Amino acid sequence: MRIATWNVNSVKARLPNVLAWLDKAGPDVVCLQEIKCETGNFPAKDFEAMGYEVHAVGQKSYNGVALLSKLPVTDLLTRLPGEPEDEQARYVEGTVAGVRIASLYLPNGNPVGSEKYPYKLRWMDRLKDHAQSLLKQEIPFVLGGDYNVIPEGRDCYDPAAWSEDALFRRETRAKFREIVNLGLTEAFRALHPTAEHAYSFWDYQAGAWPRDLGIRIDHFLLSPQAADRLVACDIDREPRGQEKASDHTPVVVELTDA
DNA sequence: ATGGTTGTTGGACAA
Repeated sequence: MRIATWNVNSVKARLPNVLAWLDKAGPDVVCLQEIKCETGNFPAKDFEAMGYEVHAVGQKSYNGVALLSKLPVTDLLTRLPGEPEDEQARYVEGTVAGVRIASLYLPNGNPVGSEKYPYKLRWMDRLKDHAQSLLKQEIPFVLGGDYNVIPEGRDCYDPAAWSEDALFRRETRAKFREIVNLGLTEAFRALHPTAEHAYSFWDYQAGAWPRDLGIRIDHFLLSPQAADRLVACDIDREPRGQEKASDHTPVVVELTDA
């Protein structure tokens, strides 16, 4: 089973790019983030025509995630537990062929001095709690998405420039490690322990893409039962270089069939 | 470089 994650920065603006990539790459499951549309406005028919079942969780203007799958999805969860008053559409999770798969959009958290940063940290605590409860089930699960976390200095073109940013500051990285250290496997780094310049996001501004000034913030965290089946995890840079590109590019993880 | 770009939306805000 191949699972892709991609922050598309508006599914409507990106529709031709996304459909073309899916046609070529053909992942079985797709985790989308920043669909930037209400649930009912998600262009489900375009994806259904390609054989995907569509489960979108959106809101007006911002955020929004989706889980697409060529195999049936059961037991859908449409919000991250722990803060029922949180209205932001950032989480969808379902079971595909016995694998629990989430598409998540972790809050950006900038600017750090605002209420956005504590919200990010609370959201990470909720994700940790939820991962812990999933781990107790001893099942294969895959948490894919835009984590808005640069795990290490080598995942960033200029760590010094990012030292106080919400995506990289100490407290953020420590919280991310807390989650991983529950017993999860960060798939890309596990399979590419020495890779550098392996980025998943390049800002639209200041020629970041042509200059390769990127950061790696789109990740897959795997339970032990999923990690035992891990075959590959790769970043496909090609979509980032195309016309009308998202500022993120897709990451694909492959698991052996059960 | 107190800039630069893109998307939603129709003026800021978010990233």
